[in-house]
Amino acid sequence: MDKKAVRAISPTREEDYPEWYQQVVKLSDMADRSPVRGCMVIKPWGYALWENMVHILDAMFKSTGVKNAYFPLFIPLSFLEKESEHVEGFAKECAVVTHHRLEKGESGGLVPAGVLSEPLVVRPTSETIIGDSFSKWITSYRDLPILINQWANVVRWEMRTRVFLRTSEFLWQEGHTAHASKKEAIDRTYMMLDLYEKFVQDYLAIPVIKGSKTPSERFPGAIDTLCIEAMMQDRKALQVGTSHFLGQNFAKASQIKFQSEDAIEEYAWTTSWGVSTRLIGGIIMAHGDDDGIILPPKVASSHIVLMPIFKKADEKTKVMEYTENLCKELMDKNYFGRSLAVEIDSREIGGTRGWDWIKKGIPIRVEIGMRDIKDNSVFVGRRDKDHKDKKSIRKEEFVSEITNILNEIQNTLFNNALSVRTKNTILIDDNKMFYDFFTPANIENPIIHGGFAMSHWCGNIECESKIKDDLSVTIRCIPFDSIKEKGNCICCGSSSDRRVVFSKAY
RNA sequence: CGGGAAGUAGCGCAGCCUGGUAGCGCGCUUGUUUCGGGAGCAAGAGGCCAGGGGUUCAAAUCCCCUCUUCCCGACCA
Repeated sequence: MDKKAVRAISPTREEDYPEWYQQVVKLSDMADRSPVRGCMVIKPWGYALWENMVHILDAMFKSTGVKNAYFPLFIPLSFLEKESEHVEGFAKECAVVTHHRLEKGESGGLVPAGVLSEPLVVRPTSETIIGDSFSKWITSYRDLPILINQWANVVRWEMRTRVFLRTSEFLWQEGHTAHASKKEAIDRTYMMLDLYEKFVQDYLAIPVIKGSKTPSERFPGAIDTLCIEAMMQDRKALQVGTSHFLGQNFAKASQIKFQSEDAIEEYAWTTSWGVSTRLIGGIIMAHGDDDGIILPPKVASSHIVLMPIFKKADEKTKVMEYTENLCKELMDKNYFGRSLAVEIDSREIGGTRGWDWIKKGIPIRVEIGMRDIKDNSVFVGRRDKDHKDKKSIRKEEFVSEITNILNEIQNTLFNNALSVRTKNTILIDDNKMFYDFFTPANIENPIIHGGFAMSHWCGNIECESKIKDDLSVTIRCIPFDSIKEKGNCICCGSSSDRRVVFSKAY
């Protein structure tokens, strides 16, 4: 590596964003590629981040009355066939288990032997198998609502994969609820979207736009799909959460019926909603800089690394003691529902140590040497500032201020992400301007361009697909707080009364 | 699945055109000197060159096939 390089990641975001992303994942020590196509190994540093998100979300779900449960990985093929739109949407990306036994083959290797009477689909999502359970659990309106969530892995055999953003197997949560009334189900759909918005903005420090999908972007089988969309630093959109109102479609497919107060047999109204490990990709692309990832403090794998500096053995004893005491003091502090997570890195490897932690995105780095002990202070670097911008702070002050410092970093990340989005969101009413906005100056080597175009859309699928065909730009959502005004469709010019978000997307 | 690029040590690469059985930088290990710090010196560990087949006395190198990864599309959380 070039010793004179000031930045830890090569290439920079500006030079080659996709390659920058790959390097950040690798150098942050969050994940490895797996021997299996399209899959990933989530390493402890990445998994800790996911666990923190899981704990927070789990508590948020439960506070709305949701209970956790677990449903099988394998879904009978016949279940998937029950909802016609659902099959169509997922059929192409299903992994299918057809055999249940391996035997020595003629050429020596193991070959599948026992053919299953009915092939099993590895869940791409669990509406159908959970629906089957719901149909057994629910007989009366008194059984409703039923509010279930499961933390699970799912498999979608994607054409093209990208670590965290689109892997063949990923971790997620899927919430599934059944209600006696349409209104209650719709309310739940919006409630969970609001919950996701709060989580992503308040904890991941990523600003989002809430809205509903156009019919062509809907979850297969849903009546309405709501989403939150975030802008990454390459100005592309990332859907970071979805909530679906499924109407009675899945209830009819799975026979989820109940007797109402009026003793009438009715189909239940269901919803489903989820977020996934894709959020980690979102954190990387929303907050990362040319030195690697920056972890939002509220969900960071760890908050602080203490790096003792010593020359001689007697110094080492003193410095280590001071370090360990500081560590205990810090770990006694509470930060958003958990103790501060503190790492002590006493490897004697010079400055490399500091850069390792910068690349891992830890919010706070603390250097502790004899000089600091003498002054009863610590030498503090923040991940949201330049790597050389380090300050000596009195130890007591550091300990008492630490949660404030973390909050400052959290706020900085949100504000920076918000200003990227604000800067690259524009109202466009002219067709040529729209096409120019989404066309890179050099097609051979497209640099970062585009953003969110807030433009009018007449509502016709023809216009939506023409823009998609021409520019690979899609309607990310119809925002709830869409500017209500008369205008003309950016594509065909017919009248429209609201703007939608157009963008390239992951 | 289409169109491009590429697979050689943990990472980044050279060697391939003109076949002779593997090298560099970083990292890693040990020693030593440094010391507010992406260190200096010395010694060392680590690769059936993605896999399979072929041509040849001899293949990382030439030919064929397969797989994988990355980028751009179609599909998606």
